[in-house]
Amino acid sequence: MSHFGRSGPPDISDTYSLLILNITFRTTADDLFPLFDKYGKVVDIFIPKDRRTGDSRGFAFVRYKYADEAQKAVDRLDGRVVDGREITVQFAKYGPNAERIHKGRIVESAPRSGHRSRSRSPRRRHRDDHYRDRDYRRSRSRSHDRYERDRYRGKDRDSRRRSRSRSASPDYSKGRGRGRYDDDRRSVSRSISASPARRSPSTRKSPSPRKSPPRGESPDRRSRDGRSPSRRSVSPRGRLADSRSPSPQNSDVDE
DNA sequence: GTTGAGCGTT
Repeated sequence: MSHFGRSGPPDISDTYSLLILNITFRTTADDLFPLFDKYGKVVDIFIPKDRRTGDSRGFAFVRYKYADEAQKAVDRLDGRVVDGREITVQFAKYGPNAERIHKGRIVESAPRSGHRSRSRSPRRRHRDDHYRDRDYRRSRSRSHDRYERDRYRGKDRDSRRRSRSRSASPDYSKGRGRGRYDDDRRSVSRSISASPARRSPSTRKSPSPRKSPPRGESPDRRSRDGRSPSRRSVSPRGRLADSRSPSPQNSDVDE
């Protein structure tokens, strides 16, 4: 019983999952098993590993048979130094429905309320850029993410209506999907030459003393991607000619 | 060989 996570998820309906964070990348289930097993009956331990390298991701899941034991382990092992690192033990949620699986079964992070301020150093959230490998897993499709996205779609509908004249364009590719590579590439070529503060819409201070007009242009629309069909955001090329006027002659006639 | 917020395998 040393190799955990080899037979897939056992009967989680009768087990309590604990999430172990802040563990070293070298800590394995075998190292946590004796530690957690001492406080209760550990049913299974699973440590997500990289599919390519197989290295630990830095956190593990410990399944207990009883909640009282799990709670005890959380209270006793939370903040424990393992392998020179302070680990963080807390109840884990199995997916977005974790809190719905069984009220009082998996979800149980209540008795610890107001006492979770251990040593969570607010370190920089930014990580090395060259380490995009880890980003892929962080970007995991979050089930509940769909919710927000759905709402976005609703708003998008409005946007789409206006730009419906020129849809299905390569521009669509941009906007979502985290243009990391694109950004990086542009950054390198423009990081020095480009002005530091010029792309941010927030820095857009009013050049005139008069206040911004409440109507006329919605800031949110410009904030979305900064591309307005009615503005000169479009490429200098006569691309609007193909959709606006079939005649190349009227390219100049804009508005 | 590095890293350090977070939530997982059949």
